[in-house]
Amino acid sequence: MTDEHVLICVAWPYANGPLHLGHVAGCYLPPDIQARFERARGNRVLMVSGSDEHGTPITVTAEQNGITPQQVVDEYHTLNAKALLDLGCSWEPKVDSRGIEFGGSLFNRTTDPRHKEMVQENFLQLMNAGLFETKTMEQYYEIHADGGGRFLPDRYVEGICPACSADGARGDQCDECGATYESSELKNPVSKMNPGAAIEIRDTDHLFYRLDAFQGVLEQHASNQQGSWKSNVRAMTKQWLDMGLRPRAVTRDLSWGIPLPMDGDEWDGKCVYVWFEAVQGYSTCARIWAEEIAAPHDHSLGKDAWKKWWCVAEDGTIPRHLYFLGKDNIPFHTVIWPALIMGLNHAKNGKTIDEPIQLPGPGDYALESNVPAMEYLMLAGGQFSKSRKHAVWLPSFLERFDPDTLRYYLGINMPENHDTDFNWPDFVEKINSELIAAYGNFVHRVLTLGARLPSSETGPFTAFDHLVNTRETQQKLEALHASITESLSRHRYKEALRFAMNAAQVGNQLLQSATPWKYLSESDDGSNPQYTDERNAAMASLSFGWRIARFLSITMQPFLPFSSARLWSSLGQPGDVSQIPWDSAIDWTEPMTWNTAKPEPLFQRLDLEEILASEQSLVDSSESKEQPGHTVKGGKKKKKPTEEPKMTDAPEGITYLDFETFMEVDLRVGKITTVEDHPNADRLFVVSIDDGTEQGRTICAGLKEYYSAEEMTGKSVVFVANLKPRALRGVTSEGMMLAADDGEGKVRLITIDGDISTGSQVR
RNA sequence: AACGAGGUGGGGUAGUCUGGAUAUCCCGUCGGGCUCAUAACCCGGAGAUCGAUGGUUCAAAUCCAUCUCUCGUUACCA
Repeated sequence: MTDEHVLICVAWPYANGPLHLGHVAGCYLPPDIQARFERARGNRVLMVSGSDEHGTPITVTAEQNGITPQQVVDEYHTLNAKALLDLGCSWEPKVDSRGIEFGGSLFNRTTDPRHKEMVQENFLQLMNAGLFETKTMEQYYEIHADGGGRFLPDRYVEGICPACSADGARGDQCDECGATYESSELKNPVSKMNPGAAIEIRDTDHLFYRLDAFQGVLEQHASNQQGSWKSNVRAMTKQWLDMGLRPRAVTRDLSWGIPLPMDGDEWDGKCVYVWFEAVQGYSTCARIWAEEIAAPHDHSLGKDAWKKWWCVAEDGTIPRHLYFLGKDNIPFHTVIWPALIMGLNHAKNGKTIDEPIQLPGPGDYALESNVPAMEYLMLAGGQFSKSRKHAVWLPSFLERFDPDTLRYYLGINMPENHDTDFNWPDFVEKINSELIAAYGNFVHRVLTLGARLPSSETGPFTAFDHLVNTRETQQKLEALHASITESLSRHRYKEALRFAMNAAQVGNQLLQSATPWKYLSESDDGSNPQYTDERNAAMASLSFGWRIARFLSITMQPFLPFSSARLWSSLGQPGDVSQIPWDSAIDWTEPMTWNTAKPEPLFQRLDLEEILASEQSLVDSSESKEQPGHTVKGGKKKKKPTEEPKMTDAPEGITYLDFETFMEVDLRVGKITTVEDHPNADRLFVVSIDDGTEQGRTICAGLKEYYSAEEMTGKSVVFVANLKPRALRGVTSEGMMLAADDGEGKVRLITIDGDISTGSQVR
C-alpha cells in the first residue's frame, strides 16, 4: 500500500457536441482506470475535469439553433456528464468512500462563477508581476447598422490579395501566392460572416503572456522528465521548445467568455482567450471541490484541502499530477500550462519578470509528473467525423451495450503508441472470443460447478479449501499481480489488461487439469480412500478457482467496474469491490463466501449481423450541428474557421432567385480534351476543355476522388463560362464544371445527351 | 505540397529511445484432447528474410543515409 496524493487531470471536453468513442479511448477511459487503480492501492486521489464551455464555436451553434450559448453548453454538459457516468467513470461520488481526506472527484464546468473569479484573480496576478505585455494590433471591425459592431479575426475577413490580386485572400495571408502582409494592405475587405456590413480597420489592444521568459526553465523541466514521458510527448514538446517560445495572446475580441478584470473602455468587448482560461480549470476545479465538497465534509484543511493535491509540501514532497489528453494537446500541457503554473508561483512569491523564473519549490503549485497522452482511435480506418456521419456516439452506444464491453475493447485496443481502429467485427470478436470465452467463461465454470456441489453455510468450497498444495498457481497469480501493478504504474493499460486476462487463462488451465466435473455425479461415502483423495484434490483445485475469480474481480475492477461488481456479488463477497485493497487479490487466506443465487453469465454474447443491421441508426443518431471538440481549447483548433462559411451559405428555407439573375449565368457545353494532375494540389485536376473557341479553356476541378483522368477525357460536360477566372494554387481556372453531389460522398458530372457542338449554350 | 506519425506471420500488437543469440502476446488457422462451461476450455503445430536498398558494428527489427508506401493535420475542389 502506498499513500500518495495523486491529482488526475482529465482534458476538458468541449461542450459543443456529444462525446464519441474516439474521445473515450483518448482521454476519458484511461484516467478512470488510473484513478480506480490508485485508489485501490491506497493513494489519495482527486480527479478533476469538466465541460469547456466558452468560445466562438459555441456561439455559432447557438446562432444556428436560435438559442443562447448558455443553453447550448447546458445541454451538452448534462449529456456528456451523464454519458461519462454511464460509462462507469468515477465522477460520483464526489467524496472518496474512504473519507474526505482521501479525496474525491469533480466534473465541473467553465461557466461556473467561481471559475471565472479565480481566472480573473490569476489574470491580475500575472499582469501585476509584469508577465503580460500589451501589443496594439490593427484588426478589421465590422460595423452594424445600429452603431455597434465587432472585431473580426483575420480568418473571418476576405479580400483581394495586394500581391497577386487574387480574390478570396485571407486577412493576413493569401492562399494563392502565399504572400503574407498586414491586414491593412488587403484590398476590398469583406466580412465573411456578414458580407454586407461595412468594415474598417481599428486599433485593438491585446495582452500577451511572456512565454519567452520561460524558455530556459521549461527546457530544464522537459529534460527532468525525459525518463518518464512517453516518446510522443518528448518529441512534441521538444519540437515546440526548439522553435523558440514567443509571447502568446491571452485576450481576445470575443463575446462568449470570461470578461477581463480591468476597467477602461479599451478593454470593452474583450475576453480572456479560451486557451488561457480553460486550462486553469485543472486548478480552479480542485479549489471549487475543496470549497464545495471538502470543507462541508470537514476536511482537515477545510477550503484549503486542494493544496494537498496541488502544492509542493514543506518537506518537499510533490503530489503526483497526471494529465490525460489526446496527442493534439500535448504542448499545451507540457509547455504552456507549466509556464502558467510557474508564472503564478512567480507572482505569488512577489517576484517580477526581471527575476529569474524557477521550478516549483515548497509551497508552490506543482508541475505535471506525467502526461500519458494517447494517440487517436480511428473508426473503420478513418477518423471520427461528424460531418461525414462517421462516428459512434457514446450516449447511443451505451443505450445498447454493456459499458464494460466498450471498456474492455478500448482497454485492450488503446491507442497508447499509435492510432488504433474501432470496427464492429473486431469489437464483436474481441468481446466474444476474449472477454467472454476466457474471462466470463472461467468465472461461469467455477460458479456453476460450485452450485452443483452440496453447500454449507460458507459455500460449497470451504470444505476443500487448501486440501492440496496450490502454491505453484499462487505464484503464477502473484507474478501476474505484480505485472499488472507495474504496467498500470507505467500507464501501459493494454499490457495490464492482458496480464489480468492471463489470470483467467491460469484458472482455465487449473480446471482443465483438475477435471472436477468427473466427481460431481457420485457422492463420496468414504468407502474408497483412493477415490476420496482424487475427489478432494479435484475439488481443492476448483475451490482455488473461486480464489482466482476473486483475484479477477479485484484486478479487473479498474477496467471493468460493472462486471467486477457483479462477479463480487456472485462470489458472495460483502461490500463494494472498488473499495477492496489491491493486494487483497493475492491474499489466499481470505475467508470464503458464497452466493446461493443461480449463477448468471457475466456478459452476453454479441451478434455481429444484428449489430451491423442496426449500426446505421447508431451512426446517425446524433442531434448536434457541429463537430464536437475533445480538447482543451486553443491547442489546435484550425478546423473551425474553414467550417464557418456554412453560416452564410445555408440560409433557412428557400431563397428565390430573379430570372434575370439566373440568366446571367452563362452555361455552355464543352468537351474534355485532356486531364492532368495539378502540379501543386493533391485534389485538383487541370482539365482542358474544347469550348468551341480556338484557344479552348482550362478549368481546375476537384474531382480526383470521384473520377480518373481516363474516365473524364472525352466527356461532353456543362460548365459555367462566365465565372470570374481564379488562380488555384498557381493554375488559372476559367470556369467550373457542373456535377451532381448527393451529399454522401457521391459526385457525378453533368454530361450531354447525344451530339451537339461545343460552345452551345445551355438554358 | 509542407509538417507530423507509422510500415513486424492472415488480422491486431510488443520489442526500437538504452543494438546481442530460438522476435512477444491476443485472435484466426490446422491437428489432438476435454465435455463442467455462453459453438466455450486445454495441449501441440504451421505461418514473419521485422516496408526496400545501402552503410556502421563481432552483432541491426533496433543506429545512420536514401527510397517507397500508408495515415493524420493544413492548403487547393465539385
